[in-house]
Amino acid sequence: MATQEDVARLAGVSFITVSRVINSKDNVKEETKKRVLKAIKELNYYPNSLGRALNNNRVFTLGAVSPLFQGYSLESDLYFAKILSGIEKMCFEKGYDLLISTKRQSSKDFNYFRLFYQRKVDGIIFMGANLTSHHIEEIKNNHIPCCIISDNPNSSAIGYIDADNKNGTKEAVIRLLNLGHKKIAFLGITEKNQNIEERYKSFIATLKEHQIPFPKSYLILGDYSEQSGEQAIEYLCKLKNKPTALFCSTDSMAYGALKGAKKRRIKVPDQLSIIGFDGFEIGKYIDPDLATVKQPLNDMGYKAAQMLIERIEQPDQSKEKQLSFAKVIFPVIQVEGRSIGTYKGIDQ
Amino acid sequence: MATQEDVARLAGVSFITVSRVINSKDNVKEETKKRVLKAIKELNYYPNSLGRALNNNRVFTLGAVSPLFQGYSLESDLYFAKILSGIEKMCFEKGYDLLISTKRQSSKDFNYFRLFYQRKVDGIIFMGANLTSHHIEEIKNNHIPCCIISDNPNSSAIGYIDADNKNGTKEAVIRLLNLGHKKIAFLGITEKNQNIEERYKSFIATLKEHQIPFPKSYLILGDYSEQSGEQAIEYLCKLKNKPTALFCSTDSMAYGALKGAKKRRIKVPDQLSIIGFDGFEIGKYIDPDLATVKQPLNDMGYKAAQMLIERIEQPDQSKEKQLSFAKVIFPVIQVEGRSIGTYKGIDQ
DNA sequence: TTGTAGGCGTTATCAC
DNA sequence: GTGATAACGCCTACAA
Repeated sequence: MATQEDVARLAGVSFITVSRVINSKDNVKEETKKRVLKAIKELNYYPNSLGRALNNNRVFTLGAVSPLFQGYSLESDLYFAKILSGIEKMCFEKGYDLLISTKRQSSKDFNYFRLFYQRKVDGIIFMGANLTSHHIEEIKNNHIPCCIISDNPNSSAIGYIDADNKNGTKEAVIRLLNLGHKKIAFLGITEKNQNIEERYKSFIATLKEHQIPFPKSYLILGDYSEQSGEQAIEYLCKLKNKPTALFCSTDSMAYGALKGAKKRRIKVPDQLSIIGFDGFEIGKYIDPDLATVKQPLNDMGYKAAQMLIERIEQPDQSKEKQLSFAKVIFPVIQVEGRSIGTYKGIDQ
Repeated sequence: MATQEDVARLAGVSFITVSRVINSKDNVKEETKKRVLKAIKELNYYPNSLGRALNNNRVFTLGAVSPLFQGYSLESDLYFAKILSGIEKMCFEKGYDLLISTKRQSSKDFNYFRLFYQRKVDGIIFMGANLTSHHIEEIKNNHIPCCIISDNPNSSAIGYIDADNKNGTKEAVIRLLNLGHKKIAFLGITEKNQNIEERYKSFIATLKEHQIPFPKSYLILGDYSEQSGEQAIEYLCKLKNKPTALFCSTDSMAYGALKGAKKRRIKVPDQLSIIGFDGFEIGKYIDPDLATVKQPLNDMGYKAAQMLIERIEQPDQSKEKQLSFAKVIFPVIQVEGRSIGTYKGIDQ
C-alpha cells in the first residue's frame, strides 16, 4: 500500500509536502499541489490512520457499547439498532467511524473503557450498560469522553440523553382518563430500572392529580417478557375489582397482554384498554394495533454522538470545560392505536 | 495515559521487557514478569493499539458494511442486526473489534474499501452492498480480505456465505403441495435480486417436478413493501382462476398479504394459504402467525467473520492461498405457522 | 534473560 | 513555499 513517501517520490517533492496537501494547509504552491494530488490518485494512496492517530492523538472513531448483540429479544434488538442508527448518522456527518462493542451479561469482567485506553476510539456512548458510580469516577479521573443514553449518571462529567418518561407517561395516562377510565392498572418490572421507576412515579402522580384511586392490587410486576404480559392478564382476571385499562411500562409486555386478552376472550379495547411504552413498529402488526408512547431513539442517538464529538473536539481541555456536558431530555410521541378506547362493560 | 516506558520505569526494566510480557513471550524471568505485571496494573496501562498496529500491520478490527442504518424498514433492520450479531460474536471470540459502516443509497461515491486502505480494519464483510465486478477486481488486485453475505460474487478471491434459497424454497413448496394445494401464486419483486431470483427458479422447478401448472397470471411482482403484499391480494381477487396459496418471496410482503386478506375478509388459511421467506420473529405477532422459511442469519454472520479472520491470519500470503476462500451455503429452517393449511373453499 | 537500534506512517516544529 | 528532524508507542531484529 502506498505511503506518503511513495507519493512524494512520484510527485518529485518531499513527503512533508504531501502531508500538507492532505491536510489542506495553505502553504503549498497551487502547481505543486496539483502534482501531488495527481500522484495520490495514481497510486490510490490513502493516509494511514494509524500513523496519523499516533501523532494527533485522535482516531476519529466513536465507540458504542450496548447489549445489542446479545439478542435478548426482538424489542431490545430494535431498541438498540434505532439508537445506533442515530449515532451512525452523526458520525457519518462529522467524519467519524463507529466501533460497536457488546456488553455481555455473562462476562463479569467486561472492560468498559478498553477501547478508549487502547486508543481505538476517542469517546464512548453507553446504552443499557449499567454504569456504576465507580465507573463514573474512572471517567472523571481519566477524562474519558462519554455519553450515556437513558440511564441518568447524575454527573456532569458524562453526557446524558434520555426520553421524557415523566411527561410521556403523564400524557398517556391522560389519554386513558379522557376515554373515561377510572380503574387503571400498572404493569411494571421487578428488576430495578430508573426509566420504569420514573414511569411508575409519573403514573401515580398523574392519577393523584386527577383524584383517581390506585389500589395496591393494580400494581403488577413483570420482567419485560411477553409472558409476563400474559400473566398480568391472568392475574387481572382473578381480581374482584377489575381495572378497565392496563398501562404497560414496556411495549414487549403490552404485546403479551394483548395476546393474553385474546386467549381469555377479553375484548380489547371494549372490555380492557391496553397501552404500551417504547413505540416499536411491531405494534402496528398486532390486531388491534397497540397504542403506545414512542421514544425518539434515532434522535437520541444522533444527539448523543453530537455531544460526544463536540466534547472530543473541544480545544480547551481545562477542568471546568470538561464538566460542561449537557443533559438533554427528548419529548416523546403519543402513538395512536386501537388497543385503547372507552369501556363498554363485560356483558356484551 | 501510561506507556510501555512508564511501566518499564516503575518496574525497573527496559521497555522491551514490558513488550515481551504483554505479548507473552517466554523469554522473561518469572519474577521480572510479576514485577512488570504489577506495574501494568498499578498504572492502568493498556497497550496502544496504534503503535502496535503500525508495526505488525494488523489492527484486529473487522469492518461490516451494510445498509443497516438507513432504516429502510423494520425487516431490513432486523435482517442486518441479526447478521451483525453473529459477526460480533465471532469477533469477540477471536479478540477482534467490529467497525460498522453504512452504505448509503444516496451517496453514489461510497468508498467500499476506505476502511481497509486507511488501515482501520483488516478485512471487510459486505451485506446488501451490491458489489460490482469492478469492485471484485479491486479486491483481487489489492488483496483486500473480504467476505460477502447473500450475494454471490462468483469469485474465489472473496468469501461467500448464503442461505440455501433453492432447497428452502423447494421444501416450502412441498409443504404447500402436501396440504393439497395445486394452484400456487408467486409474489416476487421487480428489482433485480439474485436471492429472489433463485427462489423463483426453485419455485418453478419444484412445481414442474410435481407436474403442477403455473399460469403466467400467478406471477406477481412487488417491491418488498407491505403495500405490495396488500396489492398482490387485490390483484388475486380479480383473477378468475384464483390460487389457493400464495408464496411470498419475502416476509415483509407476506405481512402485507395477510393484512390485505383480512381487509378483503379472505380467511387465512381456509381460503388462502400464505407463506413467507426470511423468518423474522415479527411473524409470530401476527394473527394467524406466519409460516415461513428462516435463514440462519446469526450463523451466517458468525461464519463469515470466521472465514475472514482465518484468511487475515493466514501466514502464507501466496497467490494460490489467497484464492482459497470458501463458499458456504447454510440450510434454512421451515417455520411452522397457522397461515398455511388445507383449502376449504370460498363459500363458508 | 535482558537491552540497544531502527523502523512502521504520520504530523509538529523549526530552519532555510 | 519547501524541507529536515524529531516524536507519537510499539515491535522486530540483533547484540550483550
